[in-house]
Amino acid sequence: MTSLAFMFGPISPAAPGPLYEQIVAAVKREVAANRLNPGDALPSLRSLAAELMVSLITVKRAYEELEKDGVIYSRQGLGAFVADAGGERLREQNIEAAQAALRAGMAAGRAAGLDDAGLLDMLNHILKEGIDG
Amino acid sequence: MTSLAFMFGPISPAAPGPLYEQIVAAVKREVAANRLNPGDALPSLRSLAAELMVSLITVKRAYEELEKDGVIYSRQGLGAFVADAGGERLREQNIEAAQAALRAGMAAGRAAGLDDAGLLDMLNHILKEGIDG
Amino acid sequence: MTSLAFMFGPISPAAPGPLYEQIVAAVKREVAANRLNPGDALPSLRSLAAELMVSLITVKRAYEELEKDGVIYSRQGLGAFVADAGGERLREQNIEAAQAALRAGMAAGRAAGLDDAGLLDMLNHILKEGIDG
Amino acid sequence: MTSLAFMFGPISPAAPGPLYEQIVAAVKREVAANRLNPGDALPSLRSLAAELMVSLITVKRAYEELEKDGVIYSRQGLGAFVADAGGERLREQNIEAAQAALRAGMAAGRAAGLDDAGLLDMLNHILKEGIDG
DNA sequence: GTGGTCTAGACCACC
DNA sequence: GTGGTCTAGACCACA
Repeated sequence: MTSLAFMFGPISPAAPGPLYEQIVAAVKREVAANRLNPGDALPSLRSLAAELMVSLITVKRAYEELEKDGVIYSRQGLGAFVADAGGERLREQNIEAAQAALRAGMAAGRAAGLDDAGLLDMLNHILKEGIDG
Repeated sequence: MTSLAFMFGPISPAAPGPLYEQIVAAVKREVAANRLNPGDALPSLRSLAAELMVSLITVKRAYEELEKDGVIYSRQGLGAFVADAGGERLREQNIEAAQAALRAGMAAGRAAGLDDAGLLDMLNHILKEGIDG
Repeated sequence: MTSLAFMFGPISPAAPGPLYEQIVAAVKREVAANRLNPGDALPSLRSLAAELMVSLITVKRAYEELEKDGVIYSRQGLGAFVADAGGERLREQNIEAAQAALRAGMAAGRAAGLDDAGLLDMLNHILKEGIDG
Repeated sequence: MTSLAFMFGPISPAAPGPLYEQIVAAVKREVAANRLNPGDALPSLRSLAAELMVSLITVKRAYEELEKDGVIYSRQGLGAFVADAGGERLREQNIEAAQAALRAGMAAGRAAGLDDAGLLDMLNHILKEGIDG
């Protein structure tokens, strides 16, 4: 397998959140987008650490969190690989995250005096303009 | 002025987020709900610290953040008061928070493979069942 | 609160399993035995590391795993505490572990040619003699 | 001798435990089931490594562990064979493993607050539903 | 003072 | 070569 580091985008200590969370998010993004599939090997701890110019331990911590989330698995002497149910797990987690965020948005909107119609309007508005709009 | 601390609900280290943020959120909630109105005095630093059983510096930091957000203002020797435009400021902030949360929910939902219709379904579902449903 | 380290028993690199797992097991044992109750403070990372003569990071890793398992929670600036549902979580985990171990025992027993009666005999035998018998 | 590798089932890095332990377990399983009998020849190191798509050294380590356990013996230039007392050794080991697992299950069950009756109930429940139930 | 994050470097087990 | 564990030490945010 050739280098996968190009997928990981910019990892920066200036970005919000711990470095290892940025790596976790990058891997999850790739798995969710099916650019990393079950059985695919991830970059080795040492190679990814070198490419991202972060400590080996920072990458290891990211891989540990990914393994805890059931997205990847690690084998001594072999490397780290995308778990068979990795995509499934991610999808469930994302659904839950989406619901939690929508609930939070509703709570904030109601605190601002919006009713249900106003909230739907807001969501429709965002949908039309795109997430970045 | 009688004690306002009863409004602040449970401030607990077990809750997510720093203690001072919990206090900030509690004050904002009271202002948004018009239970605290422009000109109303907030509890003194020391009395609130005592009632919530947190350190004085923690309450001070919360009041500083509230003042920075334009929700309250402090006068040396007099205490802290709800700002005239406190409700307005809050409303704007809540709208922004709602938009940000909805965008985050959409991003997570899309990562899970949901389309726009699916997202609207999810929001409608949540609206019908209530925020806690 | 006085020192809790006396509860943790011997932590030794010679013992089987990682040091941090020994700490995890010790805390879980204390919680399961109700010698540590919801809300109780655990020893600080630094103090426990000093008392057990292990690295701060080793203790931190143990506390991270305990937090992941829902047994404790940590708050910056305050310390680590037994979670409200800590005992519940542990009980569920122990039930699952017990079932898994019994299944494994049955599988091994059957591979040795034992039938169901033989397995029950074996368990009764062990129960009478005690776990250490 | 025809290939025996078909007996070894899936050897996968995704499975729990080192690869060589999976091979050891597979051979022990075949011997315990009398599908491999005393004097039977095992596949050569190289042929088994090729069929399982693992390294030769991994198979070698598995055979070494099996020889250490008295289940097989190796003769230079001839290959590896099931030991005369292989089945007996295995039976003893399985009995010990079963006892150890049952003790572990009891310990976990007691930590969860179960008494002896509860443990017997659990075992009976598992026996009725089958190991996979 | 507390925990949260990151670093550099070591030794071990597995392949 | 790989990941798994442990160490010593730094800096930051929170109380």
